[in-house]
Amino acid sequence: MTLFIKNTLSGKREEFVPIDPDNVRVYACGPTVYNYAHIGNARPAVICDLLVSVLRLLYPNVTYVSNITDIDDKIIKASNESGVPILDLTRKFEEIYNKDMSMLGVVGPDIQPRATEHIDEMISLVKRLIENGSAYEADSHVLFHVPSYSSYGMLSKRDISDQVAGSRVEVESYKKDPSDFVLWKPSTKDQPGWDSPWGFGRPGWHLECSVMSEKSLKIPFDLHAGGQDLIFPHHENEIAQSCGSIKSNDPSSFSKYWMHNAMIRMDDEKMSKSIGNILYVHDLIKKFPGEVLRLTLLSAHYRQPLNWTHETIQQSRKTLDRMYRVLKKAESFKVFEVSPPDDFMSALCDDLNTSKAMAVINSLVSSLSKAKGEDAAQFKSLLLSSAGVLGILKKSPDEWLGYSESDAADNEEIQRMIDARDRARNEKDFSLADELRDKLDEMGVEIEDSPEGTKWRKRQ
RNA sequence: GGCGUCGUAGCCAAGUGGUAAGGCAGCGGUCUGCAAAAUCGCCAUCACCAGUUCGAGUCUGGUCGACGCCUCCA
Repeated sequence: MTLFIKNTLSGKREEFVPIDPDNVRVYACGPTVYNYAHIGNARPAVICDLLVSVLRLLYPNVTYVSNITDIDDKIIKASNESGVPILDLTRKFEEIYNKDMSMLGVVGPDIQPRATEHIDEMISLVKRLIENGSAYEADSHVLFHVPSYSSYGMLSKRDISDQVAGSRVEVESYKKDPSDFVLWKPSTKDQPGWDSPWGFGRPGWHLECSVMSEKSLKIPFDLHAGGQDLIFPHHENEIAQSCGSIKSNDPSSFSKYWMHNAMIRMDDEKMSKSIGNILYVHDLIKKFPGEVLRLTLLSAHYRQPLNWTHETIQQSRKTLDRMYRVLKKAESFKVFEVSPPDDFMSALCDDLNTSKAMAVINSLVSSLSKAKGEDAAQFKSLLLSSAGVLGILKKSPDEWLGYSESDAADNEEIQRMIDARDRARNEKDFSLADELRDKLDEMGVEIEDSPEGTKWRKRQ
């Protein structure tokens, strides 16, 4: 099956043709670790995770790299404000990030390089750029000279000349061109820094991704992913640096394809500190199962803005509840190894059309619900293998539905009430039975009468 | 001001020229003592206008509206 993706570089939907089919290489910009990851940070991680799992079904080898940016002015600021040493701070949030993402079912990259462990490589990249005339030293800074790279603006589709004119950025006097950007900047004694040919200093933004992608994947690699807000200037500058270092004016000599996910909105508002509507994965995960959050993130196409509301989360929860209920019913059927159905895969291969893929899953769920015997085993297997690609339905139905809640003291009480209700029903004392059901309902216990007896679960 | 994206039912959301997927909610039926669950059925002409075409949600132009980037940002 052929994968098609919308390539930001061309602006078109393109067939994905790997540079080396024996090793597909993907890079995604990882987090700057100075705080908890918010739900917006999780979107690219989940999308990329899905992309990689699709690629793995199509190609024998996939190398997925996503970095940790652990040197940055925001980190310095956070460290100063909290009094926590930089290394402690960055390691702490790196660990939390990885844990939070794994709660969302993210498998994670094969390689997760840290910026601070690639300073030597950064310095040598800067050296190369100076030597070949792409960069220059000025006022203790090293700057990339944008006019030296003629394809600048190709990714973001902007013309720098009219960008700068309307821009509100103050142009530093030492810049040869207003659009030149920093590769290396000086650090004071109390700022983190490294010795370099240009003095004690630290790397500018952008540099780490160029260096770490080249080191771990070699350039050109196949695909670079990230949020839409990174297109400019971050990714544009990465291209300029990396292509500049080999004096190529073809942006695809860095990465052949570029994928960008749209932003998440909070109740139709931009997520921002000033509005105070930032939702951290760390907190969300306490309120909602990871699969609910993951499914919500996958409920809209990755290039569409996703409006994060209580309602959309509840919908995902209901969807999963139904799926697990059907799986519970089909518990006795053996699952065997199957590939996901073609219509499911072709949906995902169509630029990760998760909505369409979910439609296939829904139809498998309803087929399973109605099926008997061998058919049921077949549908169940197809359902679980498809859901596996999306990273959902990984729990046992009992665990999900809460049938096996082991809050012993509570359970005994609930069971006693259910038994009493059953007795009342047998004696046709329906008003007592209903009264008991209402009481249970108030306690957050949902009951279902079935031929096998009365089942109950705690409402989530 | 420049560049880009988007506007599909009450809500979420697919649809890259051939006659509107899927889900949630709602309504009606079956099942149930009643519920719940399950199951069956019903529920849109695609912001607006003008074009291209045998045919347009899908292409072109315009209008209105929403949003993103241009400055740290997934």
